[in-house]
Amino acid sequence: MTNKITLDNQICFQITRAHQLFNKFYQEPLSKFNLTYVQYITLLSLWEKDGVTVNYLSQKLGLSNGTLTPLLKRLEKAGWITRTRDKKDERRVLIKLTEHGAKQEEPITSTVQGCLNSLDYDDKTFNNTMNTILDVQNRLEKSEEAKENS
Amino acid sequence: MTNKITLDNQICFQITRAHQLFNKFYQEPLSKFNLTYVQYITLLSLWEKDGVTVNYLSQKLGLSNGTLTPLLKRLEKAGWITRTRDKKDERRVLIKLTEHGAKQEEPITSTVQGCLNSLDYDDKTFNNTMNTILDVQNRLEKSEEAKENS
DNA sequence: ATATTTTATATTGTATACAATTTATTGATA
DNA sequence: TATCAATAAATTGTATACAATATAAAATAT
Repeated sequence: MTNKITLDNQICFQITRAHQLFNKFYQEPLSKFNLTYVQYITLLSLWEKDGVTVNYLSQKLGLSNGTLTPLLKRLEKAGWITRTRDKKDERRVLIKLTEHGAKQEEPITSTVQGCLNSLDYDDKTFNNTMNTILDVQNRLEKSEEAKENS
Repeated sequence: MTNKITLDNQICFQITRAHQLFNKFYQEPLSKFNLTYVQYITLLSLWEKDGVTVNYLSQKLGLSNGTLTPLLKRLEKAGWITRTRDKKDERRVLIKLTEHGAKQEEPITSTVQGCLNSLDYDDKTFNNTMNTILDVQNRLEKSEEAKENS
């Protein structure tokens, strides 16, 4: 890989582009529920495991608490979640789905599933794609670790 | 692909994560030059083709002019580029590298290249990865077109 | 030649996104 | 138990990111 660096031959650039296109892709189905892509991702995590701390979500979603705190406040204001201080440890804020937030899992995920079907992935291609992206992540993480140990 | 939607089995989520890791990955080498990842991507484009309009960059980088205008102003302020109204068409703003901006291509790209080498891609894996990501983009674009024609 | 439409960029408002700092609480230790 | 260290969120400041709107210039139509 000693060729000249150009925009189009950079994996980072193509990943960024795919990221942008996914954002756009989710916009239409999620607009019906007044959700942004990141808000949807946050709800996905809560539908898997509810009553968690901001720190937990931060780890799970790979977002800083500086990003999450205002995002969660917006989700609270819109009635998806509640934010309550943990009585047992007043430093923590527990994020819980409201009844409405929990109930919306089915309609939202089935709407999204409908859109995902239009991407027309067969199982093998889907798995290959996932593995390729996870491999990119692994290389980046390994490189980061190597940096820290030097 | 009729399995339940969870965070980790979503291509979008893994793409987002790879995008975040790339941002982090570029942070250290680019900090020496006081550049962010997006500013670097913008310079990459200008090193390929200089003296372009905001619109051209918007298309090339897949960013809206609402993102680019302030970004370009910051690059101008930091001495990387100049922004001048096109005399032949006063609606246009031409973006040109300064002498300093042009000169920095070599040191910056070679620093970045050094970091990219640490990702340890052989040609075949690199090409497979690129093709997989481009395939994701294609599926998203095709799905978007299908939406518009319905 | 004037009105209309199109084009190019800038601005506004809202939402991420994160580093660095601050505040508050809890845990550890001397 | 008083002090210090560690932890959890919130806040601040800066930088993307885009939709919608505004502004101004150029192209087109009447």
